[in-house]
Amino acid sequence: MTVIGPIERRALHDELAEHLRRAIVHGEFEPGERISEKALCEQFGVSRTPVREALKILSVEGLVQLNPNRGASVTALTRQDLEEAFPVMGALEALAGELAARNATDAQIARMHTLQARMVSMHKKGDRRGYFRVNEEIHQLILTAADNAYLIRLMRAVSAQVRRARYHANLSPDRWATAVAEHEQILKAFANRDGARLSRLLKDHLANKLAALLSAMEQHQEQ
Amino acid sequence: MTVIGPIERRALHDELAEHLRRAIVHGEFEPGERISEKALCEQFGVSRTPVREALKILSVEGLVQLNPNRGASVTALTRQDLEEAFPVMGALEALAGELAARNATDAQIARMHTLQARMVSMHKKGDRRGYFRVNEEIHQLILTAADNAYLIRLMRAVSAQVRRARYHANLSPDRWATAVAEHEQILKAFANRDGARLSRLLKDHLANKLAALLSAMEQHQEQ
DNA sequence: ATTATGTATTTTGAATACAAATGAAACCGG
DNA sequence: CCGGTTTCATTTGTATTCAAAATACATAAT
Repeated sequence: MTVIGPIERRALHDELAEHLRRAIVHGEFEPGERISEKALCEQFGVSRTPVREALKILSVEGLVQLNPNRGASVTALTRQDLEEAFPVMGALEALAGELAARNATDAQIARMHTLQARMVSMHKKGDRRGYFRVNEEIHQLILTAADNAYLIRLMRAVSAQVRRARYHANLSPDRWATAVAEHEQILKAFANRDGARLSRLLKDHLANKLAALLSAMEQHQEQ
Repeated sequence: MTVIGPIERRALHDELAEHLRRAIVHGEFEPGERISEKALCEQFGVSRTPVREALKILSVEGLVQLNPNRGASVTALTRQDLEEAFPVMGALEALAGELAARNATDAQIARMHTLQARMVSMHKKGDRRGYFRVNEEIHQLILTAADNAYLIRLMRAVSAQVRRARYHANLSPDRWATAVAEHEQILKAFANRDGARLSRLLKDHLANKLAALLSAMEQHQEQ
């Protein structure tokens, strides 16, 4: 049972931002789609002020684009955007790995073993959604283990873009198997606290993910 | 005479955010200082709506902290904050260097030579402010040469934190000389398009800067 | 028929107004 | 004097209103 704490009263604009963020990441808005303030107001049943504030937040995070006097639109996910975002994410994950190898607790390493096992089982079952969830948990764990609040804050915005891309392109069975294998290596480096190797693996993992995504997008376009 | 182009009309909240950002980076607000919306309104002669939107922006960028129902305050600059932010900046600069070495145009390399010469002259003259300006131009040039819009966008927020720290702690003559020497190496690696080396140099350069800053802060505290 | 121009409608931008929460001072019983 | 409660002023949060800009539409001219 959890200890009693102060009940949290979040600001409206904050909740709105979260809802929208989630919706965009989950592909409930098409990339490039216009966002009407009025529509959001009606959908959420609030006035325009908090909606506008939420849009400003998402704009800084890079999920929406604000055109003066012309409203907001969901940022596009062009090939170039991905090619630019992934190396950045890769550099940050590499740093996270380096720090995590240094700072992780034994409990965190143990948890990583658990997650890896669950990931393999999800792959065996062919449960894509479950796999994604575990995958995110693993990357989250590495970030937590890195124990750098600033890095965590920054990565949240960046990873939103990356997760968004994943929702828009299904990974091939081939790539899926490779990814699981890569994660096996990542786990080992993490358990051995081999920062340099973990760092390299994470960077490469992300680079491979980008390549897979791009080819998936390519195919999707040709349909 | 310049060609006629579209006259740019920026949004009010955007200009406000820029003013505030600059003010915070330049130390015109004490870290931790409360920011009253009303005060800003009066100072800028605008209503609260755009001010609030600007504060939301700066909050995402990490320059101000928003406490629900309790207003905004300039984020503190604790030792821990710096120790967390600098490695992140280091990783991003390293990436920028890697990309810049690959993508820089000859013109950009030429410009780097010019800037380096100017930096040395500023150092000789003992012009701190001028040195800072050139220094920022150099790092900006590397970023531009990297030619990654996503990285540029992200670094703007991060570098604001770092620049802010510099305004709060004067660097020692010793460190200054070392920094200029480091930049000499950076220039060489850049000119030779040696990405791996440039990457390492930039990361180390930032790590050294952090160390210098921390010791400067230490001394300042003891005064 | 097509382009240009003027008008209406819609949408965004900013200011004001109102409601809720916070913090501090006054008050009161012990 | 002290702890607690109760105003009350101040500040933030949200809604509403007013103004400006952009889009859509209709009309007119070539």
